[in-house]
Amino acid sequence: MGDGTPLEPRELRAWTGYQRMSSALQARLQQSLQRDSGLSWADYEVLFALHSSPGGRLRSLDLRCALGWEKSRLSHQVRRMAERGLLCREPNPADARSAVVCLLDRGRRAIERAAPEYTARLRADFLDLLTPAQLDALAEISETVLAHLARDEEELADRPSAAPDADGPAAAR
Amino acid sequence: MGDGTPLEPRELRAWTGYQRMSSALQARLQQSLQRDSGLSWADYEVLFALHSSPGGRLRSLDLRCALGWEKSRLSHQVRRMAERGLLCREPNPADARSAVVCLLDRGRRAIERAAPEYTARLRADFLDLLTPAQLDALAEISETVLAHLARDEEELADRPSAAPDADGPAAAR
DNA sequence: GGAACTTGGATGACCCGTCAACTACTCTGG
DNA sequence: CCAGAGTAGTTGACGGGTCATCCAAGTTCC
Repeated sequence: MGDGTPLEPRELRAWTGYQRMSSALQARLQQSLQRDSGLSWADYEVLFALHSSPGGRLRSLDLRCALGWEKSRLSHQVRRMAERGLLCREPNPADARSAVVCLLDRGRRAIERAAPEYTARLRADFLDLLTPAQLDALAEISETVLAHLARDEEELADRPSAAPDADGPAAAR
Repeated sequence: MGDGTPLEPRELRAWTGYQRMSSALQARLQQSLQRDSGLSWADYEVLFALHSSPGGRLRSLDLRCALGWEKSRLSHQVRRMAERGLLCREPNPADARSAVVCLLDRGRRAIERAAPEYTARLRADFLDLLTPAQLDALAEISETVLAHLARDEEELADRPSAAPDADGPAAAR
């Protein structure tokens, strides 16, 4: 699984660089979104997903898949956004367990106003700085890592049980 | 500053890929760190920085620079970690405003136990999946973006004032 | 020396996200 | 039909992070 010796120069450069870029970029985008539109990144993603869906309606489950979020995260987020009048929850006649989230006017206006600015910022602070080759390289890296993580998660889920403790926390070393 | 039209396929692929990788990787690393060592990523970074410093002591300010954190963030984090007995704050005789953060035994043990496992995970879930060329490409991308963000921030700080509202939140579109 | 400014840090309020229950509905096999 | 298993979502507690504000100690300049 990779050894635990300290990182080599090449690894270190890539990792610290990536890490710093990642947090700086995230902070920057979140700030401008909040400042310019009064939306958090989480708000934006939810609104964007809803807005891209016909009728601005989406089952909670589909929304969760689209965003790749945990269910409690979505639940909290939707509650907060509903309190602000950006969207609302409706029961789903087809399956009483699930619910449908739907965009309200206020939410639609918010996303339609925020999207161009956000996209422009994303380009200015990130996409436009990179060559097409770099964009492709980044996409490939991401896909490689995501494929690995997904495969890994699958294995973790398949494992009947027991395993979680096999080489657990305070194990000998 | 980059326009606000929707993302092109190449941009979209790079951006969504990057974004998903970024959050998935972060989640994964944080989870295993928490599970295996009872440390959050923030804990880890603080302890690691302190541990890399001679005597396990660092002025708050230096620690903040090393981590690239906001001052209130470090303040909260240090308080929480002090409550858990991982480190402690001491006054700095040279400048009564500032403080020195120093690693306690409990903290030293924690980081020494966590580091190899964390590094191994980082390799297994990220570094080892990429070719040397990809590592270099990622480093270059990161450095490009970071340089841009840093330059940008500088400009923002230099601007006498006024600007923050120039093309403000609810501006016409 | 003292007013004005700067700097290092602490604090409280508030949002975000995770985890661990818990509820309520649906499905499946006897 | 009913017991159990699985699924969708909610909730509360808690750690994490940001922002605005405050405070105390230094610095500058007259």
